[in-house]
Amino acid sequence: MVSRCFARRIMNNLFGTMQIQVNEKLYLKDPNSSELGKRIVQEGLILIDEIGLESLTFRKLAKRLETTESSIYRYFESKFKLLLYLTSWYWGWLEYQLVFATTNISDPKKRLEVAINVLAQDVTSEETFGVMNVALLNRIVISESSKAYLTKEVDDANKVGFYSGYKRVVKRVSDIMTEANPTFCFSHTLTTTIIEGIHHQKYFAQHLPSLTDINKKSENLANFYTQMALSVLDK
Amino acid sequence: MVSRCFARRIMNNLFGTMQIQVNEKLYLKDPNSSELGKRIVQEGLILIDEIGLESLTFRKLAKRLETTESSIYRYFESKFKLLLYLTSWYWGWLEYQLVFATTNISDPKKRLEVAINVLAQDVTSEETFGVMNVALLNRIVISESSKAYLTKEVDDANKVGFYSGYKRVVKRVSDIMTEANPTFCFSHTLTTTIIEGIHHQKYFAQHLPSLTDINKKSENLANFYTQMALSVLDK
DNA sequence: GCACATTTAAGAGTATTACTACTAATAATC
DNA sequence: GATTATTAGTAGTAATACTCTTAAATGTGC
Repeated sequence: MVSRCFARRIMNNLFGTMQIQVNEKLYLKDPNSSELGKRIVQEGLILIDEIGLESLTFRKLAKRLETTESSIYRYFESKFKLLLYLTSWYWGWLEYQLVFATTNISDPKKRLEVAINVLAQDVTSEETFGVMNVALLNRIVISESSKAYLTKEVDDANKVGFYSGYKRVVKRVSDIMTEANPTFCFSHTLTTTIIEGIHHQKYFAQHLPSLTDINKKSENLANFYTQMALSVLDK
Repeated sequence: MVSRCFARRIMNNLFGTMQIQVNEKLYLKDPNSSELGKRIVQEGLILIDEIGLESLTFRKLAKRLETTESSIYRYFESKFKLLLYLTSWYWGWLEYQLVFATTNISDPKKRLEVAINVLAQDVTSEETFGVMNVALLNRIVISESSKAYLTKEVDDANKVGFYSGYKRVVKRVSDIMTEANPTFCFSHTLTTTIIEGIHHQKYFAQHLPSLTDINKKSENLANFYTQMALSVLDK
């Protein structure tokens, strides 16, 4: 536990000097380049968490920021792009978490277990990373991120690379699986099944408990999917 | 193959005299009670498939039906309720498919395999059931159904039973798993992981192929999830 | 066959939302 | 200190979500 806290501190220091990169086409003006931009992202996160993406309007966000709609439109073309910005940032952040957590573990099966633990981790405690409240962001990713690709614009968005962050995370986990069992040829399917599964189970635990066996604390979640992955890879 | 076609014919005849029931609170006026109501559902399906739920408006639907917005509002309170109506109907239909396909199979593992095949089936060929174009409906369920519960209204909707159709399907599959292995205590989690997984993999195969190992014909899909379920249950 | 009640759909509106063009204020550079 | 960019605010328009009222059609009893 001590070593983990130590690692976290080192990471935070490291992170203090670096930034998560997101696709530049996601914004009209870099939200990190101004005070207002940062507040748009910060408060946007809070407002989406409070009222949901459907009810979010730039007018409401503007009111909260004591600015105007048009000022927000200078940064983001639409609330859809804002969502894509937030989720892309999340996948970038998660990739770092994955890399740090899995380096120096030689056994691929152990590495897979650690990776799934990172995917299923509860980002509690008002953990922040720059302007990003990661705990809030994690909640939004669970309930809203699939709307980022379940849209008629998916093919255009894919072409310009809006999903590359998610793809990189999937590739990393998928590569660990292939290392654990080189003959296994469903590593991408298994990885996305686990990632989306984790999101769904956490959501169901909160809102539709009869659809899951996981409790609100999601205690067995990582365990279940680790066991699942290992059994499938063993076959 | 002959016997399967025969079974399908018997089912269709049976279905001809019966109706899929959906929660009455989902509509203001039963769409089955009038010509316009039926056309709203029928063309609503087509329009959602064409332009997506986000772009659907009752005005556009009204234009297509050569009627007015307010007439549509007499049947459905909102497009969200229309989506819930459509998805509820789908789960009702799927439950029948499940029941017919799995009766008279004594081995629970075999029954589970058949059930997963039903869940993963490709509803092609302009298969219709009353006014419902099931092939279209299946496509919409894949890309839009999760929006029916990924909403801030989820708890209210759940209280009045809007998700009971989905829950019944999950319970049926889950019960088969428990029969196959009575000590297994993650049957709901495994079932929803498979159902949502099937939807995601089919969607990814069409739009984000690097996130899946399934091809556009989804040939190995049922196989993969059957193997997965059996390995997890065997542990 | 006609009065009356009910059902059905259309018309006409309001409030909100998404988005844009233009203008004023501020900061940066020469 | 003048000029030029940058930034944010004002004031719109068009589309959307939703409601209230009215007209037409249908059905029912006598």
